[in-house]
Amino acid sequence: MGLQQTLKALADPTRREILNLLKSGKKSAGEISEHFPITDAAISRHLSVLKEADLIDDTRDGKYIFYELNASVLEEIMLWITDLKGE
Amino acid sequence: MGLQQTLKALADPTRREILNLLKSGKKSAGEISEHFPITDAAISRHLSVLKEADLIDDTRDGKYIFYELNASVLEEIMLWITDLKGE
DNA sequence: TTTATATTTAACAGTTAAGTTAATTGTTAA
DNA sequence: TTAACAATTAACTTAACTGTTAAATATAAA
Repeated sequence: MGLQQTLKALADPTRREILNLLKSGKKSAGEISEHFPITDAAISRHLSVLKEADLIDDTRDGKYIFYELNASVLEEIMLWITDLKGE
Repeated sequence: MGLQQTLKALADPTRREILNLLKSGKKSAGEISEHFPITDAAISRHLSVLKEADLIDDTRDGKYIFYELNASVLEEIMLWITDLKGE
């Protein structure tokens, strides 16, 4: 889905905040969840949207699942904007 | 509202396409509408969302209202992405 | 093998968003 | 001043989104 999916994922403040948190490195779903006033289930859904959009990667380590930022797809947005501005 | 409003406005493919159309210069609501398979009313609503987000400006000239791209607010997204990527 | 912990998935409620048709506003021209 | 045109706003419908609670899955520890 590309650009569409990326922008939709970014159009939610909680999801952007999750990405910001992950700037400082891998974190488990629980650690991420602690930073927000909503349920683990809601965060889990946000994480799955971000993963679908390829903005994060996940790895299970024992009973924890760690999430990691993948900023590479943001390049597409940069290009779209640059093009719009007429480089 | 800033970034939130901008990203929300961009998270719709019709609105992005409108911005693309406006790359080639001012266009009236009717001219814009011709490019899409939805009603004038729907386009009008999209235009108002884009205007609220400050992504376009409008000027009335007689019975026509012309819309013009304002790409300046996109800078904020660029900065957010750059920051996310670290530096 | 049972129990506890971490996380996700399912089912549901409330809210927001995008589209439609119909009515309204603003402007020009007859 | 009335008719026609351009565009927006209103009322409504349907679909999608975000959150909740409860149930399910996966792993670790007792």
